[in-house]
Amino acid sequence: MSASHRQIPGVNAERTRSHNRQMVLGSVRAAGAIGRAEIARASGLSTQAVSNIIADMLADGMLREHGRRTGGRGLPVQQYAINPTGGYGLGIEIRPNAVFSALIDLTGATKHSHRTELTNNQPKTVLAEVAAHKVRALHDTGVRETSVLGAGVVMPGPFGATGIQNSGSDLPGWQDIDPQGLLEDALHLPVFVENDANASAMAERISGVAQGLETFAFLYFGQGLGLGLLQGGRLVSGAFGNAGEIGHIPVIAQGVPVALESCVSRLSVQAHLCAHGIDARDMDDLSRLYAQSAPPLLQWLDTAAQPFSAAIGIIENLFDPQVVILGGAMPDALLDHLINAVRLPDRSVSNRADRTQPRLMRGTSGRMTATLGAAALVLNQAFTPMIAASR
Amino acid sequence: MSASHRQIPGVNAERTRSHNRQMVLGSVRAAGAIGRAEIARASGLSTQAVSNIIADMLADGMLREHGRRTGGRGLPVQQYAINPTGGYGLGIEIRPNAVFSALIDLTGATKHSHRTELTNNQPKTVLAEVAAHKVRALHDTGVRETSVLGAGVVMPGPFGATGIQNSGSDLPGWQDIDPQGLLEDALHLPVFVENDANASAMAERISGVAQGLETFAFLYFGQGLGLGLLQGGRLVSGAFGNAGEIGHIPVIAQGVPVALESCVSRLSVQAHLCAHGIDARDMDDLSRLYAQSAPPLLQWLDTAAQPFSAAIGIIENLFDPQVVILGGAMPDALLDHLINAVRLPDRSVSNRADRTQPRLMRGTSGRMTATLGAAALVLNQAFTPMIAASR
DNA sequence: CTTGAATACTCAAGCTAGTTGAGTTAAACG
DNA sequence: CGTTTAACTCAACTAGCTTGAGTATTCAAG
Repeated sequence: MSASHRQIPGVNAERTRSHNRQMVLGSVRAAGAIGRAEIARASGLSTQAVSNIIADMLADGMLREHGRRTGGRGLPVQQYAINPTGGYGLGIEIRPNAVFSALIDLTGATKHSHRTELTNNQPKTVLAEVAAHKVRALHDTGVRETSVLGAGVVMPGPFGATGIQNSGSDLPGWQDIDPQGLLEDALHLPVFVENDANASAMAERISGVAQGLETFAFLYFGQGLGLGLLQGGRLVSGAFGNAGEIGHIPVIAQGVPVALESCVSRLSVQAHLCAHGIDARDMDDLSRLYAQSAPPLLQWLDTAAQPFSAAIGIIENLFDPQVVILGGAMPDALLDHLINAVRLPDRSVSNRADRTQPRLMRGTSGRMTATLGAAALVLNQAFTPMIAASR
Repeated sequence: MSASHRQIPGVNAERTRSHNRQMVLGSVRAAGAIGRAEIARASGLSTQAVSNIIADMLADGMLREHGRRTGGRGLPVQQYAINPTGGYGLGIEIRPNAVFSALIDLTGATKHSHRTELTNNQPKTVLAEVAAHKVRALHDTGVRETSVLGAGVVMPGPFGATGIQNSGSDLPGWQDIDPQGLLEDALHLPVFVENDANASAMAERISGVAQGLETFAFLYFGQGLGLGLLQGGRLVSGAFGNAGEIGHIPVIAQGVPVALESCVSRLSVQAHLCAHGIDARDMDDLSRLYAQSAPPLLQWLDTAAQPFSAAIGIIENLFDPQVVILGGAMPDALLDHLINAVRLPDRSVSNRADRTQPRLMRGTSGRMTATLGAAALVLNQAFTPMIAASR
């Protein structure tokens, strides 16, 4: 589980090609449609190398021709674009009482999604259910098994033994086992396990509002509050995979220090409404209450704004992201309200004069964000080489 | 300046070799003395490849033979170790009124250090002074110019236009220029520019208490308070290089929300002492006062402990580091006092049952930590390939 | 309309660096 | 003292990038 004692791998010709393929695919994706010469210029590779790689990728269907672009001098550029059916990412979200799945194509479009209830969450039951989701997704869409590049799996964290046990979200019976290995056996696919916040961040990068961004933070409203961090297109997940547990940091609410997620989270709004005799079970209830301008809800938004602003300030000053994105299990209208209501701190490295984007944005992946994000983990892998640019 | 819009480079055979050299050097460094077969096993490369690389590195002096290790069966291992004189890193720290420099060898040992005052800090004056430091370091040590692998430079941040202008630490006249380019021209070396906290973190990794750690946080007491973050041996520096500005986050001190660095920093302790009629100008004054158990100083330590604990909790929950290290311009005795006095938060992902290391440690690079860290940036570059291990 | 410049791309040869498999050396075991 | 084990070397092979010459297609100028 520890990310810290991993040995750095050596590189041979095969890995070189794999890296360059990822780089080419990432360039094509970023550009929409692009020619070989331009990729070569941007990457420092020779045109010939890019040409060979593109020939390969046409052969295995990941790219397709996209017409010639004329207008300048010289030979018109033969452009290439991502072939949507060239590969798929399977996303699985395991919750204590349900399993969700989504299948997305290479462009990030959702081709299938499904949900089943769990009667118990013993590993054996869950693994069987997960495998059934895969079979169903392939069957319903007609996608061949070999086209699936891998599976992303979102599970309740935190992973390993930490000081935040019994937060209610962990899966019993999953503490002392290796989820990745078991899932790979069950799915016969490469598996990437992440928490909901990290996966959701990836969903925004692959098919949401963060397309083209490499370094940003995603604030995830789940039961509590989580933070997904991307730097240079890669997740920052800490030494043991538990980075981003922002819900537990102390903030001041009405002069009293409390945990952030006790005043900014879905549980907190539900508790507040409950105290006012309102039973809001799900997102639809919340949406309805907001549409009705229910006073207790507006009051909650009011009290949440201040600690929320403090949290944004902390994120900005610690990570210096391009933008902070909000999403998760909270109705869009409420998130928009929060974004508009919040007064962002002036003392922040993100309070730059030359900004072109807002500091705060709402994610566009909706309530399926974590499941889509799980699938997006797979695509990100295909698009983003492991080599960072040198400083 | 923006780290975010950099194009990922392609890889060719030459870059492959460069990566593998870094990997080999890193393995040797981590092990102290090691044979080829072991490196090959750990990296997945063939023995032959490792053999060729080691032959190269013996030829250019970065490695040296380190006797055979017998004991097992089979041919005794021919071991190799880092050759201290095989390369050097130059560290430069630019402050508003002074320039510091240090030259460290491949094992991280300091071979030379020097300090000069600045009469003004216009770029021209500073660049000339910096160049003079290099000449002097080479002259005094007899190190050849070609053995210097690069220069790390620490400058007051934050970089670019942010909401934290006029913090008093920025260099006037350096806002709209490209420091890295100018420094490379002045030094004729590859230059790595970082802030003090990031560089100090690197000092601990290369020659301090964080050797062997890949993912940790370094809390730096400068004028204010900064945070250096390493994940997988690489700095996390955000989209614009300003990550880690932890001094500006709000905490509660005596029931009132204030900026963290207004109660935990050197300026804060000096202000507190000043209010009690004590003039503490430098670290020696503070050390003396602490040795005398001066009540105002103990009182400051007392009030600082609580916000300090909150800060540690935030760092741990957001980054999940292996450890948090304390250092910078604060006497060791005071840091040790803080470490012993602080009650670390229970609600933290770092509060693990299976810990073998303490959650909080003091750095061992002393007051030169940022300058040494600047030099360490160069060595880290030589030891740490850019490819992350795959998840 | 012709010619030349610009640009994208292909072909074929060459180079770098990693892999593979057979062979050599030296220590430890029985 | 032979056998086993492990590290290492040699030489042939292979993957994949680069280089340089050549081709195709468009635009612009005369």
